[in-house]
Amino acid sequence: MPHPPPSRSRGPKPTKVDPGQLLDAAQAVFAVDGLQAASLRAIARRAGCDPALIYYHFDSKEALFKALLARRFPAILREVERLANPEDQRSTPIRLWEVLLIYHRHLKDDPGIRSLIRGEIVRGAEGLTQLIVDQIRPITTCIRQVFDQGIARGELRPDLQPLLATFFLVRMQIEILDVLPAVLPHLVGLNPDAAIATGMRAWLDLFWRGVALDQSAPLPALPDPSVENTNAIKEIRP
Amino acid sequence: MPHPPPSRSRGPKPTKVDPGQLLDAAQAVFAVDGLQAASLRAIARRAGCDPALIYYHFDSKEALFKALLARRFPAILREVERLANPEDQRSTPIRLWEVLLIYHRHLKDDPGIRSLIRGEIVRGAEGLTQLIVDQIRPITTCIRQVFDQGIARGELRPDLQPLLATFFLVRMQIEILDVLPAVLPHLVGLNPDAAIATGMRAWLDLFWRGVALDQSAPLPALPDPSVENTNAIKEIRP
DNA sequence: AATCCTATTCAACACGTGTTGAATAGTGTG
DNA sequence: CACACTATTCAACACGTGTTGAATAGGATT
Repeated sequence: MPHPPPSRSRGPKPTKVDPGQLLDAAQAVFAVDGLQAASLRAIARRAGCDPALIYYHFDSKEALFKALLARRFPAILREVERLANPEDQRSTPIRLWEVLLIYHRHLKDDPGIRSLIRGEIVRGAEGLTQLIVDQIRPITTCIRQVFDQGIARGELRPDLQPLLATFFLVRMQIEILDVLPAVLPHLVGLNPDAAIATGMRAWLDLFWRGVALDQSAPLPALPDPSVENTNAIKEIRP
Repeated sequence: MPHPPPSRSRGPKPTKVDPGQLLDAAQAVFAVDGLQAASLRAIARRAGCDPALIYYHFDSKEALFKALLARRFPAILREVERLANPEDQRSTPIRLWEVLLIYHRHLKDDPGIRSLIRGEIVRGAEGLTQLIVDQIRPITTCIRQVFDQGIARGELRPDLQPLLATFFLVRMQIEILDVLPAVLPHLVGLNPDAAIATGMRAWLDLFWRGVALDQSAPLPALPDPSVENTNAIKEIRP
């Protein structure tokens, strides 16, 4: 159906939908539908403009998506870089918990980016994958350094494979963000946020026992993950 | 483009594409493209028939997919049920390894089903999700029993949460099947199969240290995952 | 006032999709 | 042979998609 007349089309405003707002709308729609299923018309509808306007600001749907990634990943990288500073003297479990918190903060409210990262990596759509790899690799490299430092400090098993350890830690965190809030509430009486918090704690507990050199050393007290809610998309379905 | 004439359309054969062959073709196409992106025309092309024939055997695309699930999951359940038999006296790590092997055998060559399980669960498409949950829950329940038995036998930490332990074990195995063969070959000199085998071993090693009561007990020798190749789809792209 | 430029919309194209109704080939049965 | 029945194809519909070219509104500049 074309625009119902109540909507005030043909806006009398001089300039009212900048690329930033388009990216916001795109992020919200990609988040729900994924890259392939999300339509430019849906994005435009959400931004309150015509689909053709997207082509004024971006070259294509793919370019729009790339711009989205380029806007999001550097913030994550910056935090992880600070964390990987070798002069950071906090204990390794605390730093690993910090990794989980960073992922939680930045990806919790954006299942679209999570599924896209994943889907495109698995499927191997050439251009996109290369871009994603370019954005992700520096991040995982930093995390890997935390493992290296933990081994050097004698807190982690020396036979640990930092590459795989990074993979296990991060991938399961994404799984926790993705699947636990959808599944756990059906099985036990938890709301989605509590499911994530419980899952994160249980996961680091198990992971830590797996990687620690001194396995009798218990996990220190961990701060609460559910407070900090930056980057949240307010409403998912409009 | 419509059928090029070289293809022998209008076959003189009496009955030559049964529902089973359609399911085979559907599985292969879903495996590459996923539920949403896979087209009935692609499935029909692979099966060597007209798209309309699909509607003679199945009510809709969704019904075709449901039939696919119904054909695949019971086989997994049967194996896992046998594994969860409380009279199985093998050690718990061996049985957990067996869980990984079962998933490896049945899901290794079918990224479509993995991504579908995952995607539909996360997205919450009502009908499909319910069906998937109905098929999956009995499987995870059996695995959970293995954990319960391990705790009762004093091989696992008594404070273990079997539900989350099951989630961690299985989800990471799916991640290993999905992501490692796509990523690891780029980082280290491994072929995809070796990446999976290495990842599985490293994962159980870490997981076992996390869940075991006696953490000094090492992992026993594990059989090789890469030999047994049932249910393999021979060629992915035709 | 005339011109230029940027932001925006409109209408359309070419295509791929799931789906359907009518038609047809081929076999088994009366 | 004629009939019924099953398996199969053909052609089409209605729709949603990414994309584009022409047109236009509105302010800034000359």
